Amino acid sequence: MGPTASGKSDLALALAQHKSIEIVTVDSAQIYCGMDIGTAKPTLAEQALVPHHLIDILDPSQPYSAAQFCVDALRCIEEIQQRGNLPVLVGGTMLYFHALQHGLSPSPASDPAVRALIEEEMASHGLSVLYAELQRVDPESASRIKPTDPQRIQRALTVFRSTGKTLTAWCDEQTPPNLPFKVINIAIIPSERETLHRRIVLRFTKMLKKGFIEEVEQLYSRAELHSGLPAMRAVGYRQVWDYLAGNTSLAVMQELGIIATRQLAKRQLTWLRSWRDLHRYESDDSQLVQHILKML
RNA sequence: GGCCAGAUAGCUCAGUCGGUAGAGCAGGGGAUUGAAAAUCCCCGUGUCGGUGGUUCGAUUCCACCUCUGGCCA
Repeated sequence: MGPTASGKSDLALALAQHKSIEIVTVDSAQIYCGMDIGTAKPTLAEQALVPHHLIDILDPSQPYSAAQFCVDALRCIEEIQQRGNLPVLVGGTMLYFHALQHGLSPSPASDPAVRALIEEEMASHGLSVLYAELQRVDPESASRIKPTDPQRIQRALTVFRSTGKTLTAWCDEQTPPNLPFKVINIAIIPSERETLHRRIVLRFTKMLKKGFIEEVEQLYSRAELHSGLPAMRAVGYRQVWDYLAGNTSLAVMQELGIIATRQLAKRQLTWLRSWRDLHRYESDDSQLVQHILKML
């Protein structure tokens, strides 16, 4: 685990030199086909070197979820172990790592029709009306969720309206997952924020040189894709999309893309700061591979 | 060279009818249960360009200076 641009993928590849591993990617953006440059997806050459899983499993028009990730990841891990290899989970989507180890409530996936209706109500009546409804039907969730958080209010209401049971009740039914394997949590955490920021600027600039804008143009030209999709809200993609739509200049887009990446890294670090049983390493630790090998 | 408009937080700017100032963005911290690269919450002392003058008191009014735009020669 680690923030964006901290060198996770390189470390995994280095590990593969010493041990027979397969990589399970834990990344909510690299699951999408056609989103390669902007997600810093491992190259085909790198993927040929070490088997990678959960990359390119979905079209950008499709939604994905932490719950689906858990199902997919557990299947991959089992298959890798059957082949006698070591599964190495690599990525920066912390909710996915968390859900895999701590579980999720058994509440069902959102019914798209119910969700669409709620979104419509948000647009026409405003958030506060829906928050008031949540306070009425599920006061516990309401006290946990901020009245200004449209995404969580919408999810909690969707669950209640489509199942007749509150999200709180669903969460009470949650049981910790019984994982049939031991998990070692390892994170790369750069102590110097400045260094990470510099790496982010370099990386985003390099992406543009590699044809990131052209990559987004391909997506932009597809009529069924729009800026509201989870895939198109990904860091970088959102900013280039805005640029292609004529809302920003090239220079402003570049700056906004870098800013969004920095903010993503900050949120990833917030998850890791309070992560339990975590082995933390500096990104430039040359002994890192040896340390990890000793733990396995 | 003359005239005009600016100079206030890292950036873009607001404001103080004279009582030492506040938004957005950036940045930092936090939350995170089927959209998570998402969504949301909290955090604002800075020679108010410089030097004088008026005043009990000047970032605010006045003068000069410096710099930056624009217009005229």
